[in-house]
Amino acid sequence: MIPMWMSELSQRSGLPVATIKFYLREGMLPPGTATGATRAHYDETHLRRLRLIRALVVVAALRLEDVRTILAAVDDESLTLHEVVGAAHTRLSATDASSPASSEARARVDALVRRKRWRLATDSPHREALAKGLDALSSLDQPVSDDLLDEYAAAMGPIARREVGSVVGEAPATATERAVVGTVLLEPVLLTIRRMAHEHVSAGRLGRKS
Amino acid sequence: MIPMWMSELSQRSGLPVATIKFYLREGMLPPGTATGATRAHYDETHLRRLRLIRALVVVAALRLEDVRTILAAVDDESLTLHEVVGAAHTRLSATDASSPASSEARARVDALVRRKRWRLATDSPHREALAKGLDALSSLDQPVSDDLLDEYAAAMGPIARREVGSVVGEAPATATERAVVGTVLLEPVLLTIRRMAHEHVSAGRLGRKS
DNA sequence: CAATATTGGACAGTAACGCTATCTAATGTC
DNA sequence: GACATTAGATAGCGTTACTGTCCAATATTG
Repeated sequence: MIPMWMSELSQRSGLPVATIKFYLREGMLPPGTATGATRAHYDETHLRRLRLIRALVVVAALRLEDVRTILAAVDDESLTLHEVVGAAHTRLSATDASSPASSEARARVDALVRRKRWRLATDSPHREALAKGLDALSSLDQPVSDDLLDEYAAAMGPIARREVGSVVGEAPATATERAVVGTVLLEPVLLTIRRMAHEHVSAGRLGRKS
Repeated sequence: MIPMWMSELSQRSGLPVATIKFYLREGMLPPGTATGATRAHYDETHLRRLRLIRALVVVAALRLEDVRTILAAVDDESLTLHEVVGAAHTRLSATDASSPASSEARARVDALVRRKRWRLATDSPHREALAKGLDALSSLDQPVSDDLLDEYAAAMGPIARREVGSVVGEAPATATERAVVGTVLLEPVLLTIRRMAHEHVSAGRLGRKS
């Protein structure tokens, strides 16, 4: 590990010193090793952490509070990989509790989970998040059919299996970060590919005036 | 169409009068028909529009500027369905131009598009968005394989075909809104299902300490 | 060894976003 | 005629994510 000073950390990360200091204050970036009252040096792990923060903020569009929670889970060595990923997911799927989903929507979600024989925590935030999504579509007179839900689920099953599989057997130290990064940062990748597919299909079928 | 006053619109939409006035000012909600200098009435279309705005803001987590752009596209009758959906997508995939993606990543995206024989605009914002996503993963030492990209693409193809197909043949008046709503609001639904699948697979394989 | 530059640490300030509140004058309503 | 409601204009507020300034303590350079 070649140590570097604050200025170099700033240059290599492309972030202003003021911003790095801000992340330090917020506890998102661990402090460097002090070499005097007004000096400290940093290493590659700091650079890596900064890149992770920026990726979560810029690419995954997460709020800093969520980034903080996710980093805390990644840093907590007492958690299993499943728990760390769960913590990240919980943040992503967190919804406003003051306007709960309809019981109909929740029943449909539960039915989906049963059909797929998914082992989901009873209080998994995804249930409520999905139910709210269904409600929103319904309130706009565009209910989502169980059929479409099944198609989504069928498409995501193999993908999830592959993604999780690629993490199993990693060295524990990097596995958690790898799992979280993979889970969170692949979301925008998947969505963009869906948009591309939409553009392609739509160009073929909706190009004419309608 | 049964007309209603502002107070009723507020009650039925669940939004404060001040907020509705704000959307009116911003041009996101068309004005009601004036029945005097200090009176106007609204109808179901206003209620529907408010629900659409809230769904885009709350469920799809869009910024108001993006919602404005999308609504303007929906309201513009001179656009084809493909163009309206394209406008929505452009907003969703908009990235910061000041830090462009690497040429390597862009080359890989172009290669993917060629492999899938997708008809994408040369300047489609999705190309840059996807390339940036790949760069972010790479900079964290977790490059995305072409293999995974292909799997994503293979999974999204049929889904896009089905989704676009369900809009073809709709009455033009509602088709654009339907297309946009379907495109944008199904994204969180799809992501949540992916998270559920992850939780399921992960519970089975990562439950132990690692 | 003196002049200059850099750093850590504390704290105040700012820009964008999305509302929210207040005020006024003109109506409706009872 | 008293009271409530509304359109329209404008000002203010709370949150988020930084950004800038200041200071004293070192380093560095000539």
